[in-house]
Amino acid sequence: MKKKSVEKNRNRRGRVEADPLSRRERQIMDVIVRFGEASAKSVWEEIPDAPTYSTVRKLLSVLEEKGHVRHREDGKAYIYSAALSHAKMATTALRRLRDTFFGGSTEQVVTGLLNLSDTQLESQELSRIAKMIEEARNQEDQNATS
Amino acid sequence: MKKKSVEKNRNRRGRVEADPLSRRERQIMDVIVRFGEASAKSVWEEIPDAPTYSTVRKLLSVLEEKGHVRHREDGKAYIYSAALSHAKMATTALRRLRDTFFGGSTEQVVTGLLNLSDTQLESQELSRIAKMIEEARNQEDQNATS
DNA sequence: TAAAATGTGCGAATTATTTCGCACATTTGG
DNA sequence: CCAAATGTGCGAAATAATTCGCACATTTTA
Repeated sequence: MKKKSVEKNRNRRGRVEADPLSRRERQIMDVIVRFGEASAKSVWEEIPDAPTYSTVRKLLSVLEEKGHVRHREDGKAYIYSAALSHAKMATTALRRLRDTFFGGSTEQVVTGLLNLSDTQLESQELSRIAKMIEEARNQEDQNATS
Repeated sequence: MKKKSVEKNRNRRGRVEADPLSRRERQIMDVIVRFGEASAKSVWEEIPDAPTYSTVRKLLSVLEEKGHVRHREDGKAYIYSAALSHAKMATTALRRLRDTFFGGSTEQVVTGLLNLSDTQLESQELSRIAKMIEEARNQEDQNATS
C-alpha cells in the first residue's frame, strides 16, 4: 500500500506530471523515441555506458510492465516501441521545457532554438518557418475578427 | 572502483551526456530553474507530491554535494540556485529535446510549439518571432555571400 | 525569559533501481 | 544430429535513491 495516487501527482495548474522515469529507463526510452522502434539489442548498442545486454533486456521488460513500452515479435527477437504516440510525448516534453526553462514564452524558445550553436539553418528552412508563423498569424486574425 | 568515466559517457556524436538526475532531484531542480532561486521551503511547497520538508532539505544538500546547486544564506534560511547558468541549462535541454523528439529539425520544433494547444499567441508575439527569423535569414545570407 | 517556531545536519532504515547470471527455447551451421 | 549462437525470463544480489526522525541552533513570541 504505497502507491501515490494520480491526484497527488498534479501540479498547481492541474496538469498531471509525466510519470517520471528513472535514469536508465529514460536513457532507454530516449533511444526508442529516437528510433521509433528498436530491438533490445539496438537499444543496448545505442547506450554509450550501457551495462550488459541482459540488464538492458531486464529494464525493457520493467518498462513494459510499467506500460511505457510495448513490443512485437520479429522472429524470436522483440521489437520495442513507445506506448504513447510520438506526438503526445513530444507535446508533453515541449510544453514542459517551455514552461520550465522559458517561463512559458514561445518566443523565447524560438530564440533559444535559433541560437543553438551547432545548427546552421538553411535559408530555405528559415523561410518555411517564417511561412508557418505567417499562417499562424492569419489564423489568429481570423479568429479575432470572427 | 565503480564510477563510469566521462569518456564512457559520450554518445555517438561525441557529446557528453548531461549528468543524469534522479526523479526527485529533477523535480527539485525544475523548481529551482523555474524560480531562479528558492528556499528549501518554497521548493517543498512547489512539489505536488512532495515527501516531508526534511526530505526535501536532504535532497537539496545531496544536490549541492553533487554540484548541481549552490546556496546563499538569508538570515538562517538557505536560498538555493542552480550551479549552471540558466542559458547553459536551457541550451542543453533544448538541443536534447530537438534531437530526441524532432530528429534534430528546428522547423519541426517550431511546428510543435505553435501547435501546443494551451497557447493563444498574440499576433504581436508572432510578429516578433517572424522578425527574429527574418534576422536569422539576413545573417545567414550575409555569411553565404561573404 | 521560557516556550514555540523555524532552521539546518545527518545517521540510518526503507524502497527503488540496476545489475548479473543462469535456465531454458529456438535457430543456424557443419 | 549436435554444438554454437542468439533469444527471452526472471530470481536475487548489489547499489542508489528516498525518506524520516531526532539533535541541536537561532529567532520569535507571549
